[in-house]
Amino acid sequence: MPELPEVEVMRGYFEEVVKDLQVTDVEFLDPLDKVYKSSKEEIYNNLVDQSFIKTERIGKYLFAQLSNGKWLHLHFGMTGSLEVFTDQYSLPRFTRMAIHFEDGSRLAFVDSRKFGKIEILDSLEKYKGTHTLGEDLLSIKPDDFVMALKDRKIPIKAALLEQKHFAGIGNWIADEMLFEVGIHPEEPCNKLTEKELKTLLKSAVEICRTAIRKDTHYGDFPDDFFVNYRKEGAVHPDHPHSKVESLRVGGRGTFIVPEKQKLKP
DNA sequence: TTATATGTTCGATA
DNA sequence: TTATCGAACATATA
Repeated sequence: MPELPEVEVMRGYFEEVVKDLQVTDVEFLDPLDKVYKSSKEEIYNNLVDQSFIKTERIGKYLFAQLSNGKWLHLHFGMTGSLEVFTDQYSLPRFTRMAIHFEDGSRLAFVDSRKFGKIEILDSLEKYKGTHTLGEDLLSIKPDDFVMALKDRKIPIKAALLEQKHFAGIGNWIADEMLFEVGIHPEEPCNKLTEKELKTLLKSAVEICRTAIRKDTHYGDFPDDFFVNYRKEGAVHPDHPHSKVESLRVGGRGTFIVPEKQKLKP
């Protein structure tokens, strides 16, 4: 489930639910250790007896700083999420790691498909220096967004899904913004005008802010959000005579309203 | 049984 | 060398 808004909501758990609480124990529940990018020992030793003092999010990447100065880095892959719970006797299904706090609350890293990653970083600056992670979508300047895209030949949707120039857009948000602005996902970046690119950015930021405001509960999203109709044959109320079509762009399932999203001649 | 899934990375190719 | 594309990763659900 995790695109930028989901990760922002999960960041809130560190800021509002467990901030400054001492960690009393850590449970590891991935038998094949797929999601532990640092060793379990290193994760355990850096969490127990410490507390979380500060957080940072870049796109879909979440960092929480510990009282010993190190950082816990979480990435949620396709199916990861964080759940707060207090029941002492049951863990959410597919929990891969559970952090216990002094007040009895627990934070579960849940990830059925195990594309997620948990690791300890000595320094956030060092991490940024060695990874091609762009600016967070919510703070990139419009001119930088345009520069990153205007000369590319790949389909606009494929470029939106990269994280190296600006980070945070995932598959449903890409479809959502392209629908809103009325651009076909296969349109080559370099055929879009500067104005269209800037409109896309505005739309993306607005979509993210709305989703965060609703705590990413899909059911609470505005009725005209495309994600509510994002399946083959569905009918968006603004386009009653143009059924949603599915295609593959950039290797990902993609949905469009053909009447609104046409390739340029 | 087969297809698909809200992500990232790596290797092949142009 | 750089840009792009497709496959692979591991597992659940329809």
